[in-house]
Amino acid sequence: MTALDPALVVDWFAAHARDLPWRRPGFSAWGTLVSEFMLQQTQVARVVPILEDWLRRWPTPADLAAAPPSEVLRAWGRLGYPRRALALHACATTIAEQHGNVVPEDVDALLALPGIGDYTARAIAVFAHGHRHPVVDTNVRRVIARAVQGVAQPGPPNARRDLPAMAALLPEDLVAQRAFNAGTMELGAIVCTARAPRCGECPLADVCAWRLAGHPEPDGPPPRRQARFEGSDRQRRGRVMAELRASDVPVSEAELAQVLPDPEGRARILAGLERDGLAARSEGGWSLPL
DNA sequence: AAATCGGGGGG
DNA sequence: CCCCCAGATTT
Repeated sequence: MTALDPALVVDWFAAHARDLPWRRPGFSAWGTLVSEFMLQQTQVARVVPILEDWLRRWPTPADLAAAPPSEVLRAWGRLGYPRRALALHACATTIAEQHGNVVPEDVDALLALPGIGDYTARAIAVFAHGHRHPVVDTNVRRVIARAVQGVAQPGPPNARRDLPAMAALLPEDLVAQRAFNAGTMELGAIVCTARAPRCGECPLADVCAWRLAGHPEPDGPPPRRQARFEGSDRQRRGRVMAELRASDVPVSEAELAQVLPDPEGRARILAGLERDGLAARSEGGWSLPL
């Protein structure tokens, strides 16, 4: 494994970074936190418009904390995984009440907040506050797997290995490490993509261990195939949530039956949503939680 | 370690 | 059609 000159990534990023809201000068730490919640498993292009509406409406944690969950879930719209919206709301409440309405800077303090894990905590510490930490998302894991380890795909996510691997590459300089973190992510997002990497446009092409080895195929057992979405409980949950978001009054069991005809499946889905705090029984039917 | 959790983009 | 996506949490 060669060292991999961080300047290759930093210089490429300076020239090719996409113009995204969270890269605007003066973008708030709160805005960065909100963007990171929305970006957990949802693509950039879908996040941007919702994020801008969201920050206009709730410019600080206390503003969001004061809103009812029903409105938070409506504003979340179709971003997916609506439990993230509830976690973000809870996160805002904790920041408003326990951190003086200021987004914490320490990774440990961030990790203690709901909905924030290894990636998000470090992303906020680095991008919102300029601290030095390895930021490892799926893009970074893929770039390291290829450029450094010489394999087509990273192994399963494991912070015990992934964080030190990125830390070993991270420049000491505070400005450079931030650009290296962001640049490595960006490289994985738009050049070193999972499906069809654009090695011809890659600043690491000449030093990439995977390319130099002749792009060997993935080894080991193939990953378990993702379950079908069509006909899944996830699709059913999504349909119920869409109905609840669209109605100002409780949605009757009969109305829900038009979306989920099977009584047994309907009961299972509603019980799950209720347990997750995403739906509430009310007089005459089901509603978003107030 | 594996399952669960939405919904859509793009090869 | 199928894989992938700026992951976190629970089992």
